[in-house]
Amino acid sequence: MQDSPVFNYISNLSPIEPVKSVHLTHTFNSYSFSSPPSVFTSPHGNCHKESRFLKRHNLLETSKPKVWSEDVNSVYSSEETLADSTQACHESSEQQENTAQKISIGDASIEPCNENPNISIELPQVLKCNLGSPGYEPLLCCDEANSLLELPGNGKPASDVAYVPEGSEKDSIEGEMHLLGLCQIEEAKVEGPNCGVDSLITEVSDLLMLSPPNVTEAFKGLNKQLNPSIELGNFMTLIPQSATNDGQQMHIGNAVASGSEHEIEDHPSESAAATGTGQRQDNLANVALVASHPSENMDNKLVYARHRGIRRRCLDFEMAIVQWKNPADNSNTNSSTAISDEGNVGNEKQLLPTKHSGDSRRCVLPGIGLHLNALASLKDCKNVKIENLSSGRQPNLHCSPSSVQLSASQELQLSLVPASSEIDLVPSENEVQPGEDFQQNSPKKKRCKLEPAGEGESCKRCNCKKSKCLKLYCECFAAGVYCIEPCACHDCFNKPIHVETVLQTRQQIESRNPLAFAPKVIRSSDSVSEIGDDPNKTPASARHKRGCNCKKSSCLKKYCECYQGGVGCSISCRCEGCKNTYGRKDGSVPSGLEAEPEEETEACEKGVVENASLKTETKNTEDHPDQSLATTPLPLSRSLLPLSFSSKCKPPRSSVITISSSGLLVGQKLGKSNAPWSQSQPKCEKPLETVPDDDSSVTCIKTSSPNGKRISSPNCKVGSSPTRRGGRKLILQSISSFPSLTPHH
DNA sequence: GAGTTTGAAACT
DNA sequence: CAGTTTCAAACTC
Repeated sequence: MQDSPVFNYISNLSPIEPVKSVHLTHTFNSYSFSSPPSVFTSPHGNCHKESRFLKRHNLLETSKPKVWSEDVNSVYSSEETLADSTQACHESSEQQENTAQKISIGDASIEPCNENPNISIELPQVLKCNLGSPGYEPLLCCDEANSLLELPGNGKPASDVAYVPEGSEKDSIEGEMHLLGLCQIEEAKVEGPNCGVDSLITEVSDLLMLSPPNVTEAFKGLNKQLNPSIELGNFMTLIPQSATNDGQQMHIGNAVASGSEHEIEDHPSESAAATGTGQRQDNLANVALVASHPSENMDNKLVYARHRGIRRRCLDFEMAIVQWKNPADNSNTNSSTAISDEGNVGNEKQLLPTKHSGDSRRCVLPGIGLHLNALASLKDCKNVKIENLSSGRQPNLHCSPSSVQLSASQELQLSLVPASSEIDLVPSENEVQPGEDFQQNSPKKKRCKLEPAGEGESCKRCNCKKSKCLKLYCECFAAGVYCIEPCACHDCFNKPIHVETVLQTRQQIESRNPLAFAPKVIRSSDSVSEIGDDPNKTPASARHKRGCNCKKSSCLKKYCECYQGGVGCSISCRCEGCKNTYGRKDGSVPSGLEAEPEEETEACEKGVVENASLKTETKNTEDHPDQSLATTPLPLSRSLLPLSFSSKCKPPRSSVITISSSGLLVGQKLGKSNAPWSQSQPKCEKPLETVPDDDSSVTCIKTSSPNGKRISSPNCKVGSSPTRRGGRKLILQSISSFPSLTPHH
């Protein structure tokens, strides 16, 4: 190859590139996590991760299908292509469009041939790391988190910016699209304008790089002045243009190409217009915004930037609510009012793209980062109003609350959700806005019991008195989320302002028990395969990570973590007098399964998250639950925390998720298992694995334990949850298979 | 809402 | 690793 003219040409290219590479590297490094699981290292993991992202996109899209114009097709197609390529990893319900462009995931070398080959390699890894661990790695994350927090109004740290010199042929040269996804979640303390509440901001940045469809074109571009350098503020990703300069650019998320960033931010309206040009709602949505640059001709250029640039923030529930309350305003105004924006996140507002993007953002950004609590809230809200939603007005660009705040893992799950479901998610105007509920909730309210149905649980907040919310006693902390206003905790340190403390503590706990933040209930991917489409089946492998130790509750109360998680007890349990309705330790299935709470079945928020994370992680976990640990600490929690969300991302593993269209995709706290009984959450959990389409189907979900015991899920109750009703069952395979440690190539 | 029960988490 | 203590959720009244 060295002898080839092309190579020479590239080699002769300006030295500029190293800089770029440096930036990129730097950026990625920032994302790197202190102790990524071995899994993360594997290239396969990338694939999975990417797939996740893709799905996220899908989710977003689904959530906001209408926003996108057809113009975006190229981009969209690109992603789809990616999705396709990644499909090995997971199945997506997405439609696949014809795409001229070829996208390779995972292999990408971000930089052109000239550049350090290492980069290409590194990026994928980075992705892995980042993506891999939704949870946060305190150490690694800290920096970013801090930086993020500190971000000026621009919110784009120079360090983060990936700079690509103009005319860098390399980019153009790349014939493949490289998709890199970085997810970072940060928390920021934000006060909602209305709420004045600390909000958790989760930032997920994904970096996607797309290269021109084919090298040939790229070369053309080389001769020409290829794309101008693209600067991505924090997040920017460069995308080489096609041979023609006029290629259209697509901006996804925050990414700005060719300095368009400012334009977008500064002129949201423009971007909005651009988006208005027509974009497909398809998979890209997720992030956000895919906006064609209005000013530019849209041809080949694709700019896919999602890096830090795209910040997704998990706003506190309240924040979300605020937006919810004013969805119309937002939509109408076209303001990109991301939740954060509205939330008065001064710094981050900037990040918000144009309306278009803004819209997407709204949907996307909020969705991306999810504060577990927020999720819970959202869940609750959603759950509460889910029905309403279904009846509700059409999906606007506005993100439904659910869409709004999603953790990465959640996103993944969301992505799974069919577009149709989106509609459901969209709150109706008439609907009671969940936000209201939350807002109404006084911080003091420990728990949202707004909804008797059990959705109140989704609102769970901690009530810690002595632990300072820095121990696993604290549900918030255990879930990897910051405490928020609704919490009734005292002397709480589990707040963004104490991020360092939180991270340190977390790290400490993890050092003691790597699985401490891992989901307590593990469902193996295998189970998925077992289940297949049969809603009645639940993964046999589903079980509590460590097993319970109940003495007096007979595993029939939520004291029992197994029961709480909606799973049967297993041999690993040391319980006495086990009568777990989901499955007894001895493997017998209690006849009383029916007793299960009604609401369980509904949503699966929790379950979703968990599942997602688990799924990604777990394949191994089934057989080797402990292993999963290494790979996946808390997906959700991490995502929630400022930390690098990827750190805990579990290595992608094959996983299948079933989601009800009702869509409560939003997962709640990971830490908590999917308890069927838990109204809001529990519903989710089960749904994930087995989401009954109809009540009847739901009625009995059986899970076989590893031991072969069959467990009927609490869901058995029919019709208990409204959410279920409309629920459509989706089985998604987020990840084809557990990534091998060996390099993907 | 206060008090009790429970079992996980933390500690020794 | 076992026993004890601490803790906060779950539960009861």
